[in-house]
Amino acid sequence: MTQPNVSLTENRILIISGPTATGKTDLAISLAKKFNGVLISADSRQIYQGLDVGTGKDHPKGFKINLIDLITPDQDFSVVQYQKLAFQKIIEIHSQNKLPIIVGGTGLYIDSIVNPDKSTYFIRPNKFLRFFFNKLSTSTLQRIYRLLDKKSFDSLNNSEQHNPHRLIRKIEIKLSGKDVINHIQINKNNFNILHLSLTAPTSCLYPRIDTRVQKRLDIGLLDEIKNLLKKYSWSDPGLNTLAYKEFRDYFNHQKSLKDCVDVWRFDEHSYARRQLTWFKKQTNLHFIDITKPKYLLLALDLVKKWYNLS
RNA sequence: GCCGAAGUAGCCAAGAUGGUCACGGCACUGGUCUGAAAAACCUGGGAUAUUGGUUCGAGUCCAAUCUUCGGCA
Repeated sequence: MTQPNVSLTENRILIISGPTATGKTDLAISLAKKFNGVLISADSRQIYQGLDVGTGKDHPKGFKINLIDLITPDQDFSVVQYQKLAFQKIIEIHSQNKLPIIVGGTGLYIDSIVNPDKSTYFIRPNKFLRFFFNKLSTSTLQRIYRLLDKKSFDSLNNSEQHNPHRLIRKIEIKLSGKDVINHIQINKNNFNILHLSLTAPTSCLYPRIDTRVQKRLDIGLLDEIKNLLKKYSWSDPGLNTLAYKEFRDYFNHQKSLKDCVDVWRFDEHSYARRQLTWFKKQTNLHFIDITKPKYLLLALDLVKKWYNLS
């Protein structure tokens, strides 16, 4: 990875994370205006062109957000590509003496910025292997991985042992024949990161999600899906996205619209829950509870303090 | 008002002839995950409408009450 060529005082990165429907973008924009910031999205779905209503690209006009609309819905994307593009942008923004503000809810993508040195990220996905292994049952995958590396298999927790995606990835790494241990690079602390993470109890998030769901229906989500289906199919990676995948049964006349909307709402709820779980486990971040009356001021103060302005 | 049907967790729902205090799904809870992450997984708690009866034993049979639905008036 290219190292940033900026002085130590100028290598700041502001991160604004948090579960869906907490108002991350609004906060990011208002901080960008105050601190000469440029936004970089950390959103694994807004990278897709054409997924606008469902992924909430209703950003204020005239405010550029980087790393959205990168690819079409039939293309693959992953965290390593994100990491590469994000660091390129960060360096570019630093070179203009501006503050990169990473904003988004995809915890893994943010993690690739905060903890960039992942020992397996250099092992590329094996499309051929994935194509065939995706047809195998979980128990077959377990058997294969146990055969290849019994010790590692036994050390996996219950959740991982039943997770076909993870098993396939482990097998992929194993079969690559590369030695993972020797590829750890020390690359930390090149940046001065302030990570603010918006949070709220689910009892607050669920109603916010529900009204937003309704709003997205009102402003034409179904038309958007109808248009996408002219060009893309349900098996394309981009359509495996909340707000889209739930309507497959509706468009195939298997389910009523109301049932699909309910499933979508509940999927959004559990997505928010997973995000909360993820961010809870992260270190070196400041949680900001958006149900507290002056949370915006709190965020502002933290940034000022970071700049020694307070 | 009469006749019929039904009442199992927040919702849907299984339970042959009574016999491990009850299958699931959704919701909800907590967690996992180093190139799919808005992905893919793991985990947990909660129920037989009420009261009485028959029986060694009742979600399952009987009665009353309450509630809901349908029909007749």
